[in-house]
Amino acid sequence: MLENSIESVITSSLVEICRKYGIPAPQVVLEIPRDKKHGELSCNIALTSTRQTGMKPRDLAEKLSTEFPTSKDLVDAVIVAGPGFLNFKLSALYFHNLLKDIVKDSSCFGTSDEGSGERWLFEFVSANPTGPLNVVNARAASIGDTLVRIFKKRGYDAHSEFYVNDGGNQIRLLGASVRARIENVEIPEGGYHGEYVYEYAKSLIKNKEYNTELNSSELYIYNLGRRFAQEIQKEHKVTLDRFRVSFDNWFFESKLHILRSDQNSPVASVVNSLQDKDATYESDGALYFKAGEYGDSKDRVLRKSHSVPGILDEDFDPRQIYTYIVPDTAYHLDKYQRGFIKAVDLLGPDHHGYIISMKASLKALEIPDNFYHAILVQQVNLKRDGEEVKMSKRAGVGITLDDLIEEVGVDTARFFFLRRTISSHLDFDIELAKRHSEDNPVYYVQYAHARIMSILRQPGAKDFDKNVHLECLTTEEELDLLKVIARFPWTLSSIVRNLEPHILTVYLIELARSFHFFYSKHRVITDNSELTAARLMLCKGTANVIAEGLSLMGIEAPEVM
RNA sequence: GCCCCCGUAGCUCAGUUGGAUAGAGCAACUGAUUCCUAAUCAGUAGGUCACGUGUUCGAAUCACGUCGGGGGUACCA
Repeated sequence: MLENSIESVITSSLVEICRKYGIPAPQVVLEIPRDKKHGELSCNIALTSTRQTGMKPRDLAEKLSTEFPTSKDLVDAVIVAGPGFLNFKLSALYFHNLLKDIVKDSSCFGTSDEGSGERWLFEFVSANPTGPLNVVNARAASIGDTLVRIFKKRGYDAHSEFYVNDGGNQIRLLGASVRARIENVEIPEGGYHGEYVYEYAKSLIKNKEYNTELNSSELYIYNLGRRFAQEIQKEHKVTLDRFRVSFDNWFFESKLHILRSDQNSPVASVVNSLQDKDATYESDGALYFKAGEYGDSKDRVLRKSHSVPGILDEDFDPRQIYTYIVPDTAYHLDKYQRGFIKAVDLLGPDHHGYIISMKASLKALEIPDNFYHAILVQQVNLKRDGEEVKMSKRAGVGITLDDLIEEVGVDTARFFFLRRTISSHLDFDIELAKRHSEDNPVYYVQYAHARIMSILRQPGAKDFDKNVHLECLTTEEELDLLKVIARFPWTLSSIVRNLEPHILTVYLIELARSFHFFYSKHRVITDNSELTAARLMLCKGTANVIAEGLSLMGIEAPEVM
């Protein structure tokens, strides 16, 4: 079953009627009323279009409602309410058919082709390979991975990518930090103090992989950094696999500096293109990009006036010549040339100045404005029983993603990271998350699933899917549960529209609540075999939606708890 | 200075491109288990949606301003 959403069916009927009254189609939008007394769907078109029609909202609503085609398997009734809302009451048959479909094939429920195969690229985490992944990376990983899964389900050709900054000054500093550890001298300013650097240094000595002859050579130090960075990057992949996040592609920055057949590197050709478009000028020995003309607050340096003194030259590492703007622009140009129509970047909270610069350079290269979409993933305040835990990768004190997985587990961590809107600062209390208690919503949702599985294991639970009379489901609790289930596709669609996966956690908690409530009021397995069959199907449908929803977040749905 | 995010119940937060009587969880208090998992459920209580002005049929939501909290403002990436 490919869901041809009820909303689109209702909307198109409504649009047709509205056309008679001169109301343009895009204005017809359905929403789910907060209060269930107002039906399952509602439309405020009569209120919003008073100007175009010159009619009183109430009068227009009456006309629309009488002209709307009702049917037994879709919309039972259209009711005019309040100042002029159109409330749609969906038929029992609609819900029954829906439930049967869900039980037959759970993975299809919520699947849609609304994305029309659009190619979207989600870039996230993209942590520098200079230290272990931290909690902000973990938050971005949870969000990005979940978005990709949901976008795929909604018919987008969605891809995930990790951008690896495998060069530049930071890599040199990483090498210098390793050397400092081995030589037991002071770690350079801006270097890396973490324990992992020390561990790596020790392993080099142990395996006799450190050359004391060459150790003062800048080239040697740089390569030391590169080698270590490669190790760290592999560790990132291992950690992310543990976190159930896999990337379709790992894009290495170094690739952008390699000469192509036209004897230009992607980086160099970005500079050339900008120069061709007269978007640059020289000043004080540096090459500037006229970012100010493209929306940035000021012009930006593209090519530095000098490389880091006495250290590296362009042949050795081109990143000593160009600022980050050049390779990053080349990278996004590459995304565009690969045929993506949208590049979504999940960035850390310290990157917001960067967004305007990036938009400016892409604009100068005549890439459409809406191609690049940056989302700032706000910071994570890690706590332990209410006390702040400070994070600092470079200082080497702090909690890594590996620590977090170890302590609270993947399911809990992912759920917590997905609970809040992306733009809000997130408090993550490790001790709270560890508690297997009512504080912890992951267990609440998972428990609902396990409970259903337990019911389905009962001896009386066999053959529930034959000759089902879903009309037996008549109590308020049963009908409410059914309606919550039916909202799943709408929930996913809303996540796609808003790029906000937390909506799914809110939904699943509500679904679990509806189930627990139903469960506490009614027995599923009773003497009445028809009723039992209908309730078993309702349970199975609920379990399927919970499992599918959790799986979209990379979280397991346990059979037993 | 400029830019971004946030401000909703004691705490942590939802609030569906502006909609109908602003909602959950935790904490507090009261109650529910002879019966499919009590990791559950029910009830009570808790609000000047930071503040002000504006926009309109209608504002927690939009605009402007003020206050408060956090972050950012590199020839680092």
